[in-house]
Amino acid sequence: MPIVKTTYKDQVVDYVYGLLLDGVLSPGDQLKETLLAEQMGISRAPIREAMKELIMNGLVDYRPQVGNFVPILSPKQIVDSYTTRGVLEGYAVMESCTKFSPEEIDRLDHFLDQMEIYAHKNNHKMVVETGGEFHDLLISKSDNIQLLEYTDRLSLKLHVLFFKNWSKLYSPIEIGQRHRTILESVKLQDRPLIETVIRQHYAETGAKIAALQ
Amino acid sequence: MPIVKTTYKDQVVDYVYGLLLDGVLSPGDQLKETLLAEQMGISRAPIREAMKELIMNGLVDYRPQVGNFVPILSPKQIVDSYTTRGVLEGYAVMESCTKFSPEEIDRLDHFLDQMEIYAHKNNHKMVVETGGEFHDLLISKSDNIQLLEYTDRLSLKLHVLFFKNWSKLYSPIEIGQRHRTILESVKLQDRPLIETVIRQHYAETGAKIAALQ
DNA sequence: ATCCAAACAGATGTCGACATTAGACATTTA
DNA sequence: TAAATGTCTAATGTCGACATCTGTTTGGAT
Repeated sequence: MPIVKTTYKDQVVDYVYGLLLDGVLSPGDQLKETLLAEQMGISRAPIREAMKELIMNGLVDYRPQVGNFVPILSPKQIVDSYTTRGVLEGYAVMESCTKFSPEEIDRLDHFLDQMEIYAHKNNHKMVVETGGEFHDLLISKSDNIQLLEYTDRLSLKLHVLFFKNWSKLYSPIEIGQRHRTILESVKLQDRPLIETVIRQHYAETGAKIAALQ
Repeated sequence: MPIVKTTYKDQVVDYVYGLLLDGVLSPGDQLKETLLAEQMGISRAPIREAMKELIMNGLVDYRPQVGNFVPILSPKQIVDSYTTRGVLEGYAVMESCTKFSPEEIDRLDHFLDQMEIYAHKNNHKMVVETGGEFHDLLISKSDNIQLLEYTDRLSLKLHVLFFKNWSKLYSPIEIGQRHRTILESVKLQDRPLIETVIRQHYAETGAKIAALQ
């Protein structure tokens, strides 16, 4: 029995996440309240609540009096989103780079080992997941709640909207090297370098994903 | 006759803005849907829509099954919010510092002149407003929509929640000098300096406001 | 054939009522 | 007395119906 009680709104949010990740919904598609309500056997009220949450996370575009849509992001907007993520993460890690314990540094190394293994096995899903854990641990030492709120939102947005593209992004060797460059700068506690390499990582990743669109 | 049609939801948002700016609502207060609906002579549905928008802008905290509250920000959270604003604005201006025309530089100078005049007259409202115009023009050259979305949200949040405090922040001379330091770095197009001074400005402002709470 | 306007369909916006739940208060019990 | 339990109230969660608006289609006039 779950400790947290799940409201209809939360179920709708999860349901729409699934539709997005599974590719059932494509950019530009409208999320019709009536249709979703029918599909889930509930009324439109919790659907509307859920839409607002999805809008907040950038996963849905809202056009007044018209409806809710899966965002269509231009290549420029994709680059911008990744760039912004890089600015936020770069600052967060720079500010907290002295707080990692040796064990945590080991874990970060281990994530990259795993990532490379999964990459060689062409297990894209696990590559993305392990990469996510790497970045999560990396920023976890920041105590700036406000900043973390924005990185979380952006992560979710980029993850959900571009999950499919990650499979074609990097070679197994490249994806390892890229992240090891970041980790090295953290080990050195070289604050300017940390910010530089993290920004560069996201700028280049954004550019690559934008090129795939 | 207004060009943009105003829906009840927007009226509610404006109404709550007013309550916050006028100090009718204080941190920790609950925004009761039923009460607001009665006051405005409408039903709860548009109230709920408005709450979601206010939550999105950080002006309302939502506790499931309990209600919506005016946020209580700890001194640390205030500092964090201003810090994050500085990180975002610093990057935005650094990236776009070459795009200002001579006329726009003049306008920026003019805003600071005005700001100092208002400060000497103890016209806090106009000091804040002019300062807002200065920062708005400063970041307006950035074309990173995603980043601007976050700076806008944070501006609004900080403006609405701490408007009152600005009157006790800086002396007329100091507020001018602080902003001129920023403008000078922009005139020099010294990218690292721009990011440094903007971050520092927000860090110090955040610390001061936090100390007032 | 083209343009414009009126009607239509389907979506969101709003309403009032009922269901459910969290928190405060009163009550019981050791 | 104090902790645990029961009750009550007021708030949010949800519902189904109706109002209004948007985009489209259709049909007539040029």
